[in-house]
Amino acid sequence: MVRTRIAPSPTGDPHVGTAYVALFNYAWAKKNGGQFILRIEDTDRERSSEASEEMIFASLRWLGLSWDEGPDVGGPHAPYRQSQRTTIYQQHVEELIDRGAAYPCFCSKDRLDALREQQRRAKAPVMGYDRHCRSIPKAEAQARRRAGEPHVVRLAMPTQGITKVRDFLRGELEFDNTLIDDQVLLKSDGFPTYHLANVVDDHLMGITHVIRAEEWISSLPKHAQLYRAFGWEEPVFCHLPLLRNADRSKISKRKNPTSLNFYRRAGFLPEAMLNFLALMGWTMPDGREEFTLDEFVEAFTLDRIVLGGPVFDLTKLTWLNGKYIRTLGPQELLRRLRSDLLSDAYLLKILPLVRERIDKLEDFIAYASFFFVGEVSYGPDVLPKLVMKTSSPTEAAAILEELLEEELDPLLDWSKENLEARLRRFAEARSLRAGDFFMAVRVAVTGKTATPPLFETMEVLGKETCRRRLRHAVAVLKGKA
RNA sequence: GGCCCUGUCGUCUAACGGUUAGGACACCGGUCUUUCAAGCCGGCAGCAGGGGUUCGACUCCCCUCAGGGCCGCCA
Repeated sequence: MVRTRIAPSPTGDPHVGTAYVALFNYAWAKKNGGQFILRIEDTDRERSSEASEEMIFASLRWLGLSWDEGPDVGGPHAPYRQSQRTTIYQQHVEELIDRGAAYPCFCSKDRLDALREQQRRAKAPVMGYDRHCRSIPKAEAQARRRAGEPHVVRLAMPTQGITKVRDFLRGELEFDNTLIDDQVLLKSDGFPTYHLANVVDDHLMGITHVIRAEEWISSLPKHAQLYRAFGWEEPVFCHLPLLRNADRSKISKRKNPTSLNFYRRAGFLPEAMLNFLALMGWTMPDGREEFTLDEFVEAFTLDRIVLGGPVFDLTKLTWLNGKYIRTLGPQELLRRLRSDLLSDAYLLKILPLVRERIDKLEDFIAYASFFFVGEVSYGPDVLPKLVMKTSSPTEAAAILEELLEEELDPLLDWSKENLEARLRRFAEARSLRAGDFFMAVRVAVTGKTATPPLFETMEVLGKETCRRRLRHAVAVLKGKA
């Protein structure tokens, strides 16, 4: 029985990379008549949020990648949310300690920071924990734990030899054990790190194929050692290439739209999105480039995955999406438009803001057009407002860019209250004239100087549209668009 | 810096030792058309470099180079 999983961390907007990995996992499970599981890896208490988790569910559902077991649908291995499984991890950690495969570490954050800094300055070839606490006698260590001394638990890596692990696509990989440090398994807050939780859950949930992104290869030996320490059979590991920006770095939101919400709002069809993602590092045996999810599943094999990191090319996605749109009849197209961009829910949010400002129904289209288009243009009449009185175009660009990255990108609850609080905080911190600054944001986000109230407008436009237009405004100000 | 992964047109890729190195996007031309698209036809463009192995290398091996990832009590 084949069982695969997607294990996203709910720490931000739903990521296109998650959809990519989910697609391949889904396909492999379905191809083999197995199960595809959704597990939420919310062990980072600082960054995880319910809002993010909900967006992940919504995005995967939008794409049509349905899961057989998960936090919302349950299953035989519930719970599927790691924050609800802490006692399981703690028990397993005790087992490792008993076996001598893990040990408590009492080193402070300060000590570790200093150590890292020292290694960095000395350009030490081997970075990482110096195993300071590994030599503490077990009895003493346990006594200190019982006394309540803050600590983490680390994996006791073999101090010599090599770890061999097989990657389905790359063959046998070898890692020098002396170069791998003792990974933290259990944090001082009692939560597991990814490494522990991932291995324990994959085993307990009967995952047969771990299909994940290439960025995990470097921690593969740690995972392999964990399986071996527990005496568990290892799953098949298959590392997918990383999606790339045009400059070939790992795909990032500074250089690409990475939020699935962006694609949905922009009107990319889920089937086109999946089709395109399937083309990233995989091809049909017969060379066909246009195919449905079911056809993909039917033809899918892991061995046709290509290892070079594919550049995520919005142009080709757009072309494919156009092909899909052209296959839809007017009725179906209408249904698609009505489901998001022209939904009653969306229109109902816009109308209260626009009602006071129009006198004839036909005025609606002209007045409210910026609620429906993608990017907006900045004519000579509004451009000075975008620049702001006190700054140069370059400075204005920098300000908007900082606003985006510091205040807006991290904001998941896109409400007018939060927006107002963030924008005001930002303006004050930088001593920007409120009127001037808010007008610049207004223009950036709507292309107009006269609009409904800014925060309400931004709330209705939504994060993706605001983000996208702010980005565009920055590019315009920099003379790059 | 160390370790690891990767390397065919600008981009996505086919090729499983023997091909004029094929297709798709983009771009350029043409065609259709009242316009713009779409469609159709055509064109441009690539095996990172150097050594081997072999009768024969894009394909196998080695070195170099280049790109990427990781080096967190983040995943």
